[in-house]
Amino acid sequence: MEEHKKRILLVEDDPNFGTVLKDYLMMNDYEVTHAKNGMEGFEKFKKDDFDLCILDVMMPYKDGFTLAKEIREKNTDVPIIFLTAKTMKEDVLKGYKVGADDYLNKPFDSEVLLMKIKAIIQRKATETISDSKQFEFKIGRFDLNSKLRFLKFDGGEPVKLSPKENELLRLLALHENDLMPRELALTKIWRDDNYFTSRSMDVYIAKLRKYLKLDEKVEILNIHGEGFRLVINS
Amino acid sequence: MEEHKKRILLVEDDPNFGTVLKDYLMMNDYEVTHAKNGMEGFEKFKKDDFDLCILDVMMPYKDGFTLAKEIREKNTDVPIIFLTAKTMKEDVLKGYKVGADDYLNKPFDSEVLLMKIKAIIQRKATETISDSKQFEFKIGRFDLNSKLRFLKFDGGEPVKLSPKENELLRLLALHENDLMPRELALTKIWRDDNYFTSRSMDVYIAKLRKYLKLDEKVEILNIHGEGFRLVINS
DNA sequence: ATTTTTGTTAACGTAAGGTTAAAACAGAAG
DNA sequence: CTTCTGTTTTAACCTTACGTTAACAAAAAT
Repeated sequence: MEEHKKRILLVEDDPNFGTVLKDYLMMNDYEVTHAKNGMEGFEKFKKDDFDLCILDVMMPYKDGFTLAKEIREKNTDVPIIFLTAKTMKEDVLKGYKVGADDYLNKPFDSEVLLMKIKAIIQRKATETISDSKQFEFKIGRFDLNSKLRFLKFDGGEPVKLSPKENELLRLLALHENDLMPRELALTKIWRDDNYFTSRSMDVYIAKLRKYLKLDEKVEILNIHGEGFRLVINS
Repeated sequence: MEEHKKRILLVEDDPNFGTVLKDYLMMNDYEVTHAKNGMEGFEKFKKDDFDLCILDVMMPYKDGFTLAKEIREKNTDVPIIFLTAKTMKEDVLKGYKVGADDYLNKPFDSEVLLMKIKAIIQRKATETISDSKQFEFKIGRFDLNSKLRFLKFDGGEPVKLSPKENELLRLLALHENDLMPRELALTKIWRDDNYFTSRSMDVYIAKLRKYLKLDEKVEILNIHGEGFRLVINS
């Protein structure tokens, strides 16, 4: 059972603090990429796969939140920890909205940081097994390519899907014949769960049903109050 | 629109602080059960299903960690948040070891607590429940799929069940051939035990009997004043 | 015999979902 | 900066699903 060292992207503009933190993490058996600002952070993020991102909030040019949003567009799963100055409650709240997994007040206790990292990475590890990177699906007579965002019927002309259509259909396909809970789609795709996002999702379900009508064996069933179910009848 | 309000078990011995916190959480649309000490907390935990536990660390008789361990023995999944009196690093680390999802230092900002609760509950919702065994029952010639909420007769067309129908039949099935006490269904499903919920339950028993009529070997018997019994005759 | 509990059906009110269209938004192009 | 285009959200209206309650009948207990 070979394991690779966990990779951490550290984005921190203070060179002293950044270096110290990097060294400390490396001493604790993590592989650390240190970026000095948001721009550089995003570049490095795109180039590599990380198990965790640690972002300073206060940075010139591109702050931690903006960076987090960009990262989230590329990858909805990677855990993010924010580093904020002690008193900034606003930061904390904003961070959670962007989908942070945790935050830490500076200055913080390094042992606590380690524990958090361990806890978060372990948490993700257990989740990730179920929805492993899968981007191509056979749905009855359809082919969904979730990476290129298109849907083909009987190998014919591909139809382009919008980002939301695509994500939603992908989630449904991942749970084929099984319940795909409303909540799951709302938190994973819309990152918020309220009346309007929920209605928005219903609109997308209608759109998907329209696409899928071509194959009468494929349907999206509703389970009242729970979610939806993509079934392929034989 | 939510099927049920999220349920929080709050274990906090300081009556003032506990009550204030409970009220605040209730104002924010959570259902809160407040226990005044570890012992009581564990009793209440066993009686009910909670989406989250908030445990004070410093409590007489049974501290938060001990309680957490007991809770973990019963349930490995339920998220736990600790409240620690000061910035006790020891507590924090110990908390993570027991499987805490987060911790908060008292006094803390209530808005931050709310965000954490939301984030943690959402995170848990993400983890897919794939214990199919617990949700599938064979009842005579019927198959009950309690997760997808349908009932099939002889492998034919599935009939959809409403949430209450489903939960009630599931409870009966769990006690197959045995007494399923009225009170149990009322507290577990209706979460209230009064004249009206009790009549409502009777209505659902009637509905279930109608479904189950297809197999004359299956019946729901009443035990006067006690409850019901799902029997499968051979 | 009378009260209490249960069986059953129907009606009602509310909430959730289906669908379409228009408004709002965002990014690209002019 | 404005216009165009594709995308997403909001609004509106309608249908279906669900749960409670009421009413009355039947059974069981007292």
